[in-house]
Amino acid sequence: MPVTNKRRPTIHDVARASGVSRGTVSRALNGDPYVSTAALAAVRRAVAETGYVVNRAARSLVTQRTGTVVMVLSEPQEKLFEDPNFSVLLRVATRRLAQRDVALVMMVAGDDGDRERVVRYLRGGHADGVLLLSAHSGDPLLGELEGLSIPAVACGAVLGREGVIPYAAADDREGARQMAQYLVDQGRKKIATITGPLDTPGGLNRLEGFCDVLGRKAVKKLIAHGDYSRHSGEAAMRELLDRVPDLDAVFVGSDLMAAGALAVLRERGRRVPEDVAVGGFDDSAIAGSTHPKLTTVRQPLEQVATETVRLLLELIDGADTVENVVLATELVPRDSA
Amino acid sequence: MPVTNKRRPTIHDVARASGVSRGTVSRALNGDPYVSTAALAAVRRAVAETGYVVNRAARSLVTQRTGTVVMVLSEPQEKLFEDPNFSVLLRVATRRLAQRDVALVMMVAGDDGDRERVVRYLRGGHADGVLLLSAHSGDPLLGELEGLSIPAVACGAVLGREGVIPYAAADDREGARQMAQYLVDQGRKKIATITGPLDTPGGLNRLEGFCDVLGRKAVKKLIAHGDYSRHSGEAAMRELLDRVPDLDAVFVGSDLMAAGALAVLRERGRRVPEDVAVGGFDDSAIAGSTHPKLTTVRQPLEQVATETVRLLLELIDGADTVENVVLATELVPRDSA
DNA sequence: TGCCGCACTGTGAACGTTCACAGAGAATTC
DNA sequence: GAATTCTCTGTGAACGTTCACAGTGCGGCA
Repeated sequence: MPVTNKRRPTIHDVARASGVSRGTVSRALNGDPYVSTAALAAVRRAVAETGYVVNRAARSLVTQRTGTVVMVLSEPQEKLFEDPNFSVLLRVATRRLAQRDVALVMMVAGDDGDRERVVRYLRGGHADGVLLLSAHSGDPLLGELEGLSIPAVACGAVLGREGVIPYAAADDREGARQMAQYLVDQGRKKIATITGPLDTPGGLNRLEGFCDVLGRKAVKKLIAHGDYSRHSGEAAMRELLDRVPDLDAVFVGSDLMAAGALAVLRERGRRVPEDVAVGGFDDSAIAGSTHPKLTTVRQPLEQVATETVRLLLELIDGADTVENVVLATELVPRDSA
Repeated sequence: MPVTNKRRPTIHDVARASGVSRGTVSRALNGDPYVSTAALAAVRRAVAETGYVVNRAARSLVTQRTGTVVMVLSEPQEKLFEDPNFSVLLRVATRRLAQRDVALVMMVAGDDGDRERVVRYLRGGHADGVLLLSAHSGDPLLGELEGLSIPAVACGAVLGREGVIPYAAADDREGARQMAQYLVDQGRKKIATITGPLDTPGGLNRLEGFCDVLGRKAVKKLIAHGDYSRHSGEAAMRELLDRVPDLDAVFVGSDLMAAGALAVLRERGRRVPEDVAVGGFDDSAIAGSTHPKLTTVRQPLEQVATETVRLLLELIDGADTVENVVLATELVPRDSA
């Protein structure tokens, strides 16, 4: 094909080249059944010949559909982008949407300015749906979203809005139970936990699961809080060691925090797993690269992402409601417990 | 709740509400100087009042601009998404583009089907520019891109096309020199290296820098190759230890591979840094969480991303050519060397 | 035979912008 | 005082689609 730098071919050009009308070309391109085989073939040939590609702007002007979905990151972005889970989500979502020829645009909603931009973008009708990542219950974006009546789905439950915003998520609570039980079964007596932020479903539900097994009262003194960052894992571990020097196991709410905890344990001369068993959560890449390798709970993140996208596409396709999806976790024994 | 099916306000509504014409509203909105202060105020008020947001589809239909940039990942996606550098790039690019109200669309070009989708998207004129991530010289996408004559900029040089596709990148070669010199200065005598893939600028240039300091001939036997993955770092380290048991330092082309190398060294009973010094490259998050902490070379990734975006925006704004940007690296001493 | 429905096609009118143009006053120049 | 510029404004015509509508033959059926 000649590399002519001319005007992009339009549907008119295809119509002319194939000897049919605009309308027929449009129908042929959009799979309308009322197109003769002859016309269809002619259009196909003309499209190949001219290198025609539909102009989405023109199309969405009349259809009111954009073929675009926004992924909104409503976390202070540094934290989120550092999260190894995030890249899995992004990767899977990109692929799944691409299969349906839907473009994924990324937006960050860290501060008010960002948020305003997101809302403006959505209000402008530039996207058919929203994929929410790690939204907090208090996030003002959620309210604004509802006012827009645009399909929205969350990856991981949005605490306090479970019935409002559909989601797909791993079964955090059951996963935490698995780990707690595993530690108990190994004969650990003083099992502490480091939680994620309690305004996130992971933070809250993993603590709940932990308490389910060990009893809420029994663990009262054995809880420390982190924010999923490595640093916070270190701080929480120090705090626990100071408070409960004779603990013999700790369930940490994320692998990254667990990596921090491991470092502190080593620094304080505790052997892992001999003196203290450590359990993580996520089974992210880092779990295989700590020393010792981290026993953790695997979240089926790829599935979570796949299901999240599926839910969103269903809503966009006109479904009135969709069922939330909760996926099973799996304990992955390695060396730290 | 009443399903108010309210039409989105258009520029006509704003015109009516402010008592001026479409044209004046458009001018006011786009910063045309020929608008009276009275008209400007009226338009502003009407916009606020109606909640008007410009319809990008309609605008781009006439302007031929989309306000969208595509980030193309031309790596088998698993590998790329695992790369901690990637999230930095993504984060910074998102923010910088958002500041200019440009949307960022993510696309993966792993296989032929993906690539065809990307080209179709671009040929359809759905984006004003392309941000290339980790493109290889042999990538067929590059050729197709040139035929499209759409502004494109790479993050990191594209080997073999340095003069064709503008880029911003860290000074890999000088960074490698810094590390090599650092190891020499510490009295290391047998310094090996594990490279990244030699069809990437990082792989090639870091090896070049290493050779600059130690002499190409002298290190001939001391080179092993990896592919930036942790696993390949382990394999390369094993190979080196088998081949050169008395090596006393190794410069590894990425932190992730260095983490793998550290694990193998421990497994083989070598103490780090006493027996073997280990130097990494990237200063990614993992560098602080290995044991011992990794001495590495910091790439100013945020700046690289910022500059890449700047170059692209300049091209989009009509610049005919732009200068490549090469940014200085910095050695970060920690515990492994 | 006449009528109706079926399969397919072409045409005009949106969709919501921007842009080029023309025109109206006011200000400036000669 | 007329001519000229300068500022500001409104209007019609694109941009490239899809959609609704109005055909046109053609075959089947009463």
